[in-house]
Amino acid sequence: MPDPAGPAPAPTRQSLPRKAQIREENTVAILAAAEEVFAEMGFRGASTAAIAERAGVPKANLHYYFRTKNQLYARVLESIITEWFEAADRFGISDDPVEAIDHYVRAKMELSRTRPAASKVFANEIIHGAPQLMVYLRTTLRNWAATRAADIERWVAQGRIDPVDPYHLLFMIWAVTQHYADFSCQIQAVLDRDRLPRAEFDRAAEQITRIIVKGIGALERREAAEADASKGTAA
Amino acid sequence: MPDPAGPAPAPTRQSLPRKAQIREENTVAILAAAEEVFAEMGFRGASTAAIAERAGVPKANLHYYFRTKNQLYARVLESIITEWFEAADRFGISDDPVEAIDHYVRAKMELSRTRPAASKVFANEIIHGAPQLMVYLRTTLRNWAATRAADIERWVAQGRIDPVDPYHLLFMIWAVTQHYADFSCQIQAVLDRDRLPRAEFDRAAEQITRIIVKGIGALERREAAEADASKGTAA
DNA sequence: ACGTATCCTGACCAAGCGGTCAAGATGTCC
DNA sequence: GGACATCTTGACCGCTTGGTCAGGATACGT
Repeated sequence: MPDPAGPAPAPTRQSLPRKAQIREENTVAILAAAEEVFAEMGFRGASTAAIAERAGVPKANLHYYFRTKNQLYARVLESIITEWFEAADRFGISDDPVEAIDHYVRAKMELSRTRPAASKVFANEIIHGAPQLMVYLRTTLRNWAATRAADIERWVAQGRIDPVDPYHLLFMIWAVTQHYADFSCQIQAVLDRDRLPRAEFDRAAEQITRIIVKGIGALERREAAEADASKGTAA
Repeated sequence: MPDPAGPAPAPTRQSLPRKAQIREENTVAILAAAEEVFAEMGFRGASTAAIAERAGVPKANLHYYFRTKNQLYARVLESIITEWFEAADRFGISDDPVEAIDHYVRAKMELSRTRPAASKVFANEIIHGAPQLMVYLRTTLRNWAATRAADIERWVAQGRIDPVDPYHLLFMIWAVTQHYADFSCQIQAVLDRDRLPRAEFDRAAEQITRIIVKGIGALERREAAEADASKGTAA
């Protein structure tokens, strides 16, 4: 015991029992390392040894916390989806098409900026046929998309946006926002930058939002509605 | 010689020397198989044995034509880039923003539909940091993008489209068109289809083009220009 | 017909892989 | 302070991998 602070639980937050704290720390470290290595190397290319090394634990210890590589991978995907879904809620934050899309695009771009590895792992999984996530895609995601599509179709019916296919609009938003994480390397090469600063993401989010929002006629129709409204009050 | 047709060169096209023909056939078969397997499993996940099996040749034969797995992979990427670049020329086919974007989006969507495996291999490579393609990204692609960006900026200067960042517009087009190949599995799950018919791609291409073209103000400005022109002729 | 270049392939190998295990170290509870 | 559960780890194993190789088969020039 080289630490003179004594054998007390040494609480980090709320004095968790020591053992539980160790478990938490190691689990988190391994999951974080796994996310990075899976993103860089793909599922097959990522070796448990490489993940363990990056997490700073022996390989056998990794297999103590996560029985199999597949289980670890599933946990990584789970955490990604959880976070992704929190961002997804932003879509429903407003009933105004411009605001809803603006918020959603910004939230997704923020995720692409702050957790690019997560996005890459997800992209990898989908590209290879979603062996782990097929159920999720067919249930949770499909339901969410159906709800959103209904919102969009309501906007169309109310004449607040042009008649657009709601699903293809959603795909468009997914595609563009994911792109800035998954293809960051290509974007950097084309722009001749060795990293993408926050400002570039903000700029991208702004451009994307503007083009889409204008592209579905949300702006002109809002202005028209406002003009009508003021005419109405004026009359 | 069980074939009574005789030992003649048995020409498929233009009576290539038999040996050369064999070489060509095997090379093509292996490259096609490799593209599929790389797309499905990723670089590390694709075993040379699996590729050989799909191509219908013994593994040792594959290694006769392609010394290493890396070399085979490089050749697959090369063929993808070649085809991709042919589509890219469509962008410069017209000086009209609406036409140029329309042609390019359609060409890229057609590639996504007809060669999804190629797109997936490319996506995989980029996601993992483009270890093989970095040079290409920084030279050929960057130059192409710079040329296109100059075109777009000229359109802006001429008042034919809204002031947009040309690079982010390009990224947007790349992202959306690639998405329909790379994430086809997710799209199918959300739309509840087990495959995406040609009609769906056409529909998507149409929606994408419309939103982007309108989103950058190309339509309203063209109409305005035409109105001006007819006013001019009327006067 | 014969020599040569090319094509073909089963058998093989070293390296790296995911995963196990036994035995020791460490915290926890009474 | 001692019994027990949890954590830690080097050594190990069976299997798959990319790649080799020797030697036979086939086409081709002369």
